[in-house]
Parts: sequence; structure tokens; C-alpha cells
Amino acid sequence: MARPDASGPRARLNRPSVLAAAVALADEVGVEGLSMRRLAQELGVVPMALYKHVRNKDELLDGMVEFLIGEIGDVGETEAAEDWKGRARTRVLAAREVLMRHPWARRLFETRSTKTGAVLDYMNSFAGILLSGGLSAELTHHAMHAIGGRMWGFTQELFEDEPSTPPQGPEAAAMMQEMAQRFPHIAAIASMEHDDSVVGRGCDDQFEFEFALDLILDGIERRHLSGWRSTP
Amino acid sequence: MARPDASGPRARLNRPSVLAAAVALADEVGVEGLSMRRLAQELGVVPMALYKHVRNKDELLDGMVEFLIGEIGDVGETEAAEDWKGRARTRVLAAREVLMRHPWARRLFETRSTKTGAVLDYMNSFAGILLSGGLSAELTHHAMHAIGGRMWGFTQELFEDEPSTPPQGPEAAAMMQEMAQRFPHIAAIASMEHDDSVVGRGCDDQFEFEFALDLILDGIERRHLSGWRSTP
DNA sequence: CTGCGCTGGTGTACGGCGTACGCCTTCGAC
DNA sequence: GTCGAAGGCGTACGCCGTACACCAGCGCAG
Repeated sequence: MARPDASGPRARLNRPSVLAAAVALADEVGVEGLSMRRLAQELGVVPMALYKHVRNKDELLDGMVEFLIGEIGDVGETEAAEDWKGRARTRVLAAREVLMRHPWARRLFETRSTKTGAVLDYMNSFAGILLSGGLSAELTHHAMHAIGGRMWGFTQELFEDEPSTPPQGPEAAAMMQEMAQRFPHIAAIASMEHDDSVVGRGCDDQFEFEFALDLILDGIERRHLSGWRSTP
Repeated sequence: MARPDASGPRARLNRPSVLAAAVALADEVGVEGLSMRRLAQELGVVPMALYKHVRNKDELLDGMVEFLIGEIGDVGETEAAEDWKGRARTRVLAAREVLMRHPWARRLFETRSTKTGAVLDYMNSFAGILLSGGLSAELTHHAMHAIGGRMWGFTQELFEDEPSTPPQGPEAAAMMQEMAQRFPHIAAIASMEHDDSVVGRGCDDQFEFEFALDLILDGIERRHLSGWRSTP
């Protein structure tokens, strides 16, 4: 009775609630204003309490990315009876919608390099859209890279292999087998060297970059030559 | 004679030498390992000494960007007798070459948002390449934006106006006049609404994003339909 | 030659950060 | 009722950026 329920004295923390609070706080003060201490204070808790739910700040940031990917999923549901191009388009625009709601998130996506399960899931399903349209694994691979180059001269590396731990022993092979099952589309576009090796060598970064660059320049030239105008 | 010249006891600091040392240090320990204290130590000087040459760490970072843009200039000299597409291509690849030499720099370019003179110079000359090819100011504007979108759903904002200080009074007009003279190409593509206003309203972000997205998707589709293979 | 001001390096100090480590409370299972 | 684990607490450490006051040496006016 006297138990204050709605505005309770303190709700027990858990990982999702911590992540949600972190996202909310970042919405308020930006990602550079987000600190463990500040977040703890927002939750009415001492800083070290957070470490019971999150290994460290990096993992908190990764968790926030995960959280946002969840939001993308919520947005981009009805992408049924379109061709691959339309589906890819609406998917990207759904992602964009989420990113626009959380302006700080762009930085976060750019910064984080570790690929959590959620990130791989997203990439996998995106690759799936292209593959289901009949695009070859090769073209899909390069297309994935193409969506992200810039005038300054670099490409967002999607598959930054970091081969510090090259496939070693039979248990590694088993793990890759499992990966291939969980992320079949990624597996399909990751290997193009031989049909048997599921996860191939890293890709030729320079090639990817020039592929994307030429894609853009060709498209611009085509529009230029056909007298493109913004208001047709 | 006894004056130790080459390995002197202490060379006087100045802004360029501080920036160069910062770049060198970042090459060693990465940009996240770069701290004012560490940099000072590397220069054999007390941390606060740096603040005589750089207002704060943000300005140091901006200065490093400047420094790298200088390197791009050194690389991309011989871009004479090509068409606009070729010149844009070699320019971008020159930028890329520099970025590859300093892997940490990509993050830095993505993070920094303030446009120093060097940045504007670079953008201006890049726009100049496109304009000199006969591209309309409109198409050039969108093309600049297009070189930098990604699957996650955002575009690198080149002209993030942040209209906190909208053009006010006659002295602002004078400043814009000066801008237009120093960066004529940027002025040309920044305004497309009326021929008289030199610096127009901010641009439609959503339009830019979809322009770039369609550019890429169209290009991929074209390659797909014509049976593109990586080894022709 | 003297004194003075300016430029640039120094020393100290403060508040904020991430987080290691150990203690204490709470609560569900038995 | 007991116990063990899970979760929140307190303290402490070593980094960080940087404000502020001070001082060394040099160029120059007198």
C-alpha cells in the first residue's frame, strides 16, 4: 500500500535499462557529454554500479549501437513486395530515420569498429536483400563497400579483418562453420576466391575504393551528359 | 663550434613544429593515445608550454587536419591535362594516399566539424575541378555531397550550416563577399536559389542523401544488368 | 649600458574521467 | 532460517585538459 509503485524509490537496474538510459542521456547531452558518472547519476546510482551490467564504457557504447539497430528493425518492417533495389533503398532510409532521431549516433557508428552480433545481423540481412535480387556474391560484396566512400579518400571498412588471430586449429573451423550458418549472406560475399573456403582472405581495399569512386563518378557523368536538372 | 647544432639542447617551439610532432606522435600511438601531456613529453617540454602555440586540444586536432591537407597538396600535383572526371579521380586518390599513410586520420576527418581555411581551400579547389568540367553548380553541389554516404543512413554534411548566427547586418554581408572571393567555387555551389544571393539557405539534407543513394544503387544495377564481373 | 616589455617555457592546482578492489545489502532457493 | 549469489556502495588511483601565476631571456628605446 504505502509501497510507491509508479514513481518507486528505486527500480532494479538491468542491461537493457542501462542502455536505454544511456541512449536517452546521449540524446540530451550528446555522446561526448555521456560519462559513466553522469549516467549513473541520471539513474540515481553510484558509478560503479553500472559495471555490474556492462563490462566497461566501450561495451556500453557497443550496447548503444545494438540498441539503435533494434530501432532500425522496428522502423523498416514493411519492405515486402519490392525489387531488391527498392528494398535496399527503404532499408537504408529506415536506418537513416533512426540516425536522424539520434544525431550523435552517426559519430558512434563511425567510431565503433567491433562487430557485435547485432551489427553482423544487420549487415547479413542487408547483404541478403542484394543477393536475393540475383546479384552475384562479388557484386554484392563490392556494393556493400560502395555504400560508404568519401571525397577525403577512404572507405568505411566493413570487414576490417584484423587477422591477428588467423584461423587456427579445428575449433576455429567449427566456429566459422557456425558463423556461416548464422550469417549466411555475409559468408556468401566474404569468400569469392574459392567456392569451398567459407571465409576467405581480406579484400583488396584499393579495389573497393576505386570501385565505389568510379560508381559515383560514372553516375554523375551520366547525369551531367543527359542534362540533369534538380527540378525536372 | 661547440654549439651543438644538429642535436641541439632545445629547439624553440612554434606552431608548425608542434603540429608536425603531433602528427608523428599520432602515427606512433594513434589518435586516442595522443594527449597534450604525452605530446609535451615527446617535445621535451612541460604540458602547458603547448598552449602558447595552440589554443586548446581541439585546435591542435584541427591543426593536424590542416597539416594533412598540406600533404595532399604535395601528392596531387600533376593533375593537368585530364578531363574533370580524371582530375577528380586522381585528386581523391591523392587524398586517399595521405589518409592511408596516417590510418588514424580517417577518424579525425570524420570527427572534426569546424571548417578551417585549409579545409575550405581543399573543398573549394575540388569543387573547382567539377565546375571547370562544365558541370552546373547544382550538379556539382550534389556531387560533392554524394562522395560520402553510407549504408547506415547518413551523409557527411559538407556545409553543415549551423545557422546560429544567421547573416546579420552589413558587416556580415562584407564577410560573405570576402568569402566568395576567396572560395569562389564554394560560393558558386552553395547558392542555387537565386543568382544574386551568394550564400544561400542550407541545403535539403534528405534530398542530398537520396541523390547519393540513388547514384550508387543505379550504378550497381547497371553493372548487375550488364553482367558485371570483377575480372573481365 | 640600463631598464622594460613581450614572447615563450614552468609549476602548481583543480575538477572530471574510467575503473580496480573490497565491503555490504538484498533476495530467492532450499 | 540459512546461505550464496547478484547488485549497489565507497574509496582510491592514475590519467586527462587546462586556468593561473610566475619567471627567463631577448630585442629595443632611452
